Amino acid sequence: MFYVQVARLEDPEGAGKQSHLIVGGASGRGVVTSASYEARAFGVTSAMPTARALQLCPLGVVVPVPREACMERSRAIREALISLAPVVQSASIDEFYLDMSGTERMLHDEPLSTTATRIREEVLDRTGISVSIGGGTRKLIAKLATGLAKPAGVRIVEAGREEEFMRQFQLAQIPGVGPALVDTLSQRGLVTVDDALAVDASWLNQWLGEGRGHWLYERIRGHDTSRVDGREPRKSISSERTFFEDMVDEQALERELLKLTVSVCSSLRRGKLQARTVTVKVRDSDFTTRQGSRTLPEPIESDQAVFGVARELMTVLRERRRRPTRLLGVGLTNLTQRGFPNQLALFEAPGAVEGKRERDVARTVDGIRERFGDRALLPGRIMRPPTGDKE
DNA sequence: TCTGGGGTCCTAGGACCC
DNA sequence: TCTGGGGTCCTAGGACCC
Repeated sequence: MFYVQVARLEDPEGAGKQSHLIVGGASGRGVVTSASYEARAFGVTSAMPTARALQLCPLGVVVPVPREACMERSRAIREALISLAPVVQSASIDEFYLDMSGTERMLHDEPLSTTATRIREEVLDRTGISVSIGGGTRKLIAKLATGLAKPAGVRIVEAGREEEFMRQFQLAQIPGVGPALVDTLSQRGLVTVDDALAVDASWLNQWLGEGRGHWLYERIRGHDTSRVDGREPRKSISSERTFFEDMVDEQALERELLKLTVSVCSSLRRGKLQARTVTVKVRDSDFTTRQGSRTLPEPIESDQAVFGVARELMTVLRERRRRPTRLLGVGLTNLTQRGFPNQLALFEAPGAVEGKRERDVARTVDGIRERFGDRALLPGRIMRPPTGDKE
């Protein structure tokens, strides 16, 4: 309900007054991001094409995702939580894990459900967002408990009751068990956690492979060794766009690629990061999705260097299979903190894709955008490679 | 009803190194 | 002569999450 709540808060007179509210892509190819409980009653679910949602729920009103506002509120929630719990991990824009270990004395052994209710009220008070809270001895348990706490409630699972708690779920409800695994399992006649609890570990290993078999064996018993970790660094940055209509024109595709590059590079530099791997993703008109990537010997950060690599990758992808393009994306991985060890490049390597000049240009542009707005300075045409003609 | 955009993690094959 | 065993890194694809 997070997106629905934010959409209503942002536009009290519009979205705020709609009971059957659907937040998502309104134009042609959009899907549902989230829907109000009233709309869900008609069978509307997230990731469903908006057109289908409106068919199921003719009273539905679709509004676009208020992206910026959602990130803003998410930050506000996080800040509120940080002041209420010792360790806070953001799991997504609208999910957080709190490790309350060690707070018993400070809270005078207050029951966890009382603490959770207090946190819920505090977050609502400070951010305007109503959250649900689940608690348990493991992240897995807390997450599943949260599902039962909704809407707008609290649910705590006592220590020692984990396996018993797990037995009420279908396998498909376990986080990490998606459509593919559900399919495999149901072919063996396993649908509920109870079904799977009756199966030997060796059978699960044989059916699912050593890794997944063991993983599922542990999960259905409520075991989960992952810790609540407050400071996980970002591992990738990406931007992609599905076009209103499939694209065939190479020039137009290059312009889109440049836009995506500019967007991805600006968040890269905002985070004071550099990247060594550039990935280009293409989705053809028949929904076939392909990608190409290249890892460079040195990390880069400038639009120019990233675009140079991305353009070559896109050319190869387009040559391999020439279909109208539905979606184009640019991703950066292998991220490192700017000016970290790799500075041993005392002299620029002869074939380097990025030099001091490209970095300086990029950072200067960042400065201008910071003072005069993101749209103050935009690329006017396709850039030539650094070694190209005088342009 | 033709299927978004932002991520994370895993696997498997091949190159390469000692 | 036709063949090792350990490891890392890269690439492509896919499952999964919200």
